[in-house]
Amino acid sequence: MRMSREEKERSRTRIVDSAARLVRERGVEGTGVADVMADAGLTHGGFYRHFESKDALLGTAIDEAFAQILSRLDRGGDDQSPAVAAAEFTAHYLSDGHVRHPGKGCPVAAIGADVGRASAPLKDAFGDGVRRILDALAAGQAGTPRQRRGAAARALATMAGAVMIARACDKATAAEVMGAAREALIARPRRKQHTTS
Amino acid sequence: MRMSREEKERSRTRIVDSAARLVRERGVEGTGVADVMADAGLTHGGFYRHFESKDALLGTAIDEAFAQILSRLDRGGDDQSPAVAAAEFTAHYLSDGHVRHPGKGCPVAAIGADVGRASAPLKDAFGDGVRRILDALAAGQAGTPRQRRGAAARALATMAGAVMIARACDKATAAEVMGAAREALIARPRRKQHTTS
DNA sequence: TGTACATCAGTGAACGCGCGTTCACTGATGTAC
DNA sequence: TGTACATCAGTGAACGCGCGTTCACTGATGTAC
Repeated sequence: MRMSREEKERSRTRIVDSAARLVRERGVEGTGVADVMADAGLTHGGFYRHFESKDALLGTAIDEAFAQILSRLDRGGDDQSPAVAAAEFTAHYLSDGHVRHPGKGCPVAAIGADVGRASAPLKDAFGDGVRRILDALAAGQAGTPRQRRGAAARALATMAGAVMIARACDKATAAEVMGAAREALIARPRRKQHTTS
Repeated sequence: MRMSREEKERSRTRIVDSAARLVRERGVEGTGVADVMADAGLTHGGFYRHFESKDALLGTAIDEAFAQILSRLDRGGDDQSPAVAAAEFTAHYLSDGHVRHPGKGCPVAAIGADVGRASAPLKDAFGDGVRRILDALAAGQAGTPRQRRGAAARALATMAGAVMIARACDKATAAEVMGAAREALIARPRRKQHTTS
């Protein structure tokens, strides 16, 4: 039953992808090794050929989850300006789809509270991801470097808090909080015809 | 070994207080029935004389946790204006002490992500608490009712997100995010002598 | 008010169950010659 | 290039362990008369 090196690499990729989704859907403690392996189409016994422990897997899964959402922001390098990339990232972050599908969304909103109580390696992976988001978001802000960093940090805190609250509350409260976050962070498109009173 | 009715009531209070602290420190899944009972000075076997299930306890614990932090905001009714109460609440929320002591702090930052994946009763208790915070915070804002609600929702999202991120990251990133939230939400005290350039 | 009995708060052992991890095994892959 | 052997990815059973929950029991409290 030994698989080739490429096939092992593909297995590992599937395991990490499954873990990156499941940890955002079910949390750090709610994600089991057997669940991840089954989701990847494997049995749990082979897990330790790929990772030293559940914690090591989750660290890699957090890296992967941040990489997934950062791919939206880092596209700004070539064909988009950083400001447009940041605006599109913000609009997507505050969309109802993001609230409804944590498994494809931002780890900060999905597992931020979990990581606050987790092991040091998970916090390190999480902190790295947060810093990368702040860097990319800051590049899309206006003002001095200090103002950009501040605006980016404020935006991430507001977005992650709003999405987290929206997922934990009834629909009406969720809509209220998401709407307030959108008003604060999304520049309203100008109306075609507008007469100042 | 039967206890009097008053003593049972005291036991229940201790159980709820322990649960309200532990759930904020360890999360929904990390808080065990036996842990809570031991923390309350009891053995785990007697738990079901007080609550039907772990979930029922956690619902009550969430209510209690919100009541604890709302006592800071509701004091505004008699001797404080709502605006002062909201400002003091905000300053405390964004303090380093709050980041360091989740067990005495806001459930939104501590277990918001957990509740997003929890049972309907826990979401109901959480949603009630969020709504009560928004009501009290809105009373301290300026503007039309709609503007007040918006400012309150934006403030809660930013505060909860910032504290959650600060707990999950390294000190430098934590300080950056907390500082940005303070700048956004805390009116700076005027300097004694200030000459406009 | 006193007495006899029912109730029940709390104890500590036990129950299934699911979890992270280990292990013997299989057989295809990789490698040394 | 071909062959013999070592390696090891994946399987499925098993391991401790901790969890939520149940249970028989104790003895003080509550209650009916």
